[in-house]
Amino acid sequence: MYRVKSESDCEMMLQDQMDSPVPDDGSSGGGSPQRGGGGPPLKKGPWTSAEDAILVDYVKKHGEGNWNAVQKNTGLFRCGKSCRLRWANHLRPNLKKGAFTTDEERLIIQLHAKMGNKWARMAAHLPGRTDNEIKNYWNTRIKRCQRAGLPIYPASICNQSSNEDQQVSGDFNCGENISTDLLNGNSLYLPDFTSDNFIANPEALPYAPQLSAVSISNLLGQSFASRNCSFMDQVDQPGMPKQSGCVLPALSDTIDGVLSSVDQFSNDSEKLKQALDFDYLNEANASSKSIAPFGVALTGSHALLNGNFSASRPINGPLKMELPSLQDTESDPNSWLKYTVVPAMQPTELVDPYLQSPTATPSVKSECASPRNSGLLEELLHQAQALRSGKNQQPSVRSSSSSAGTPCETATVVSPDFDLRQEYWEEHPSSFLSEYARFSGNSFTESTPPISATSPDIFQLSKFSPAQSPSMGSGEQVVEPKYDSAGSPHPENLRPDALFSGNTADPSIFNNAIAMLLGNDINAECKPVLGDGIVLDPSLWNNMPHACQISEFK
DNA sequence: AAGACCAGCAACCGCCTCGGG
DNA sequence: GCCCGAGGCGGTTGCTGGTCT
Repeated sequence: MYRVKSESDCEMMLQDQMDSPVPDDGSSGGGSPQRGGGGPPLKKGPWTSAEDAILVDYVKKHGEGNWNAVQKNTGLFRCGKSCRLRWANHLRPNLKKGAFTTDEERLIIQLHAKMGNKWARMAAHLPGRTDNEIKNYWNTRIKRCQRAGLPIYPASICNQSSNEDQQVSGDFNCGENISTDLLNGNSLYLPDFTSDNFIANPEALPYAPQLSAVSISNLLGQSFASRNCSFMDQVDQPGMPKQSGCVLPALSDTIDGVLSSVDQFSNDSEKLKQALDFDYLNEANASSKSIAPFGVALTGSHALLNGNFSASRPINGPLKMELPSLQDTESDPNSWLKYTVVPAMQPTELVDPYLQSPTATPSVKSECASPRNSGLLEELLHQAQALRSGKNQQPSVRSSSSSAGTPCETATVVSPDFDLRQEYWEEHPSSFLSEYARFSGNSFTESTPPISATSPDIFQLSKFSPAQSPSMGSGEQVVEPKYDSAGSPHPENLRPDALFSGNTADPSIFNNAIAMLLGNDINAECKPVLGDGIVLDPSLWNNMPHACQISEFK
């Protein structure tokens, strides 16, 4: 903010301006100074009270409009645009000053959910408030939410928005309403990793619900800047295998996300077509923002609506996702990640120039890549979809982050008492943010204990014989795992399909293995999916040749 | 106490739309 | 139909004051 030091300074500046044919240009702000028809350069920078008085006087006499005439008629060395802005934002009567009230805040959130960054339209619904004010408020709010790891849109807002969209979709005549599908309240608390996962989860694309262009662009724009979350925040946790700690939760997360999406789309394939044809193409053609592929993918993640979509690192400039060196697959040929991003084209065969290209696919990887495109996951998802289409039961995606032991736990914004905070958050968004920032040290993540303390060592899986499997029948054959000369498990043993070696082909063994691999959460919550009747083809692991050759086990 | 950092906000810039000539 | 100017809009910049270290 340009603040004038004192009234006397103001007067002096104005006097200087009047006296001198070349007034002080304010020295602030860049760009080429506009000139008034060959006259002296126009002044920039803060307005003085004297200038304000001149402008107010002019408007009183001549009314608003014809702003370029202000300079001619008053001697103000300000361009018309500057005058208009000053009048609109500061001088016009009935302007409300001071902080936004709680009601206003809620209204802004609601309006933004409907309109996106249409500040002027939003201002029309907030008497006395200017678009600039709202914009500044929102931008500040975004930052605070991101720091606190909070959803940008409280669930109640989204639900309300959703309902209103259905009832009065033409209310604001913007045609940019967030998809109702995306506004399911219970989906709003997906932890960040869900969206992370979706970034690099082409398989999820077919189930992506429809999301309007504004929703994608605005929300992504906001959310990409989020520094909240990250798998990579944890990979350095002592005792955690670097890559593996990431991969498996992502797998479970992927399942969650897809199941959720399948719920929405299993009965409406036409909707899918519309979503892909309309949303992406519309966005890609009409906008240079080039985020549509993510947008389409992300629409499968309700976390998007929370503004909790986040890359694990801030993304600056064009949307660009780069792996930290830690996950540079070039440096670690055994990394599972190397095989997680086989550049299989997304269903729509759409490639965003910023985000991905067939030749630069690794740069698109989520930092918590899952073995997508490996075949196994694809199959798993496919089967999950089939199963889900027959059941209308949605697993709790929230709890996947609240159970102890999920390696991606710290990525979530959900904590056991989140519901309580949620109430307060919805009622007093600003107070909540400040209070939470104060108590939390700005981040849920930072207060979350290391995973290694609570998570079961899923990589001990290979040390289990099937007989040790809790659900293993007594008559089933025990397959002894292989160990190397040092007594370490042979990498081959780490493959779930190792459990199928020998004559045993009991699918339950494999399912249990998957459940173990996915951790407690998925084991408990996706039991209907993984536990009952799904037979995963173990040969699919062959598509991930080095999947289990994690360096820690060499 | 001083410097660093950050949040808030006013103002600027560039692009777009619209209307008049 | 084209050109041009005015106004509107959204994104960005950069200054100020408060807080933290």
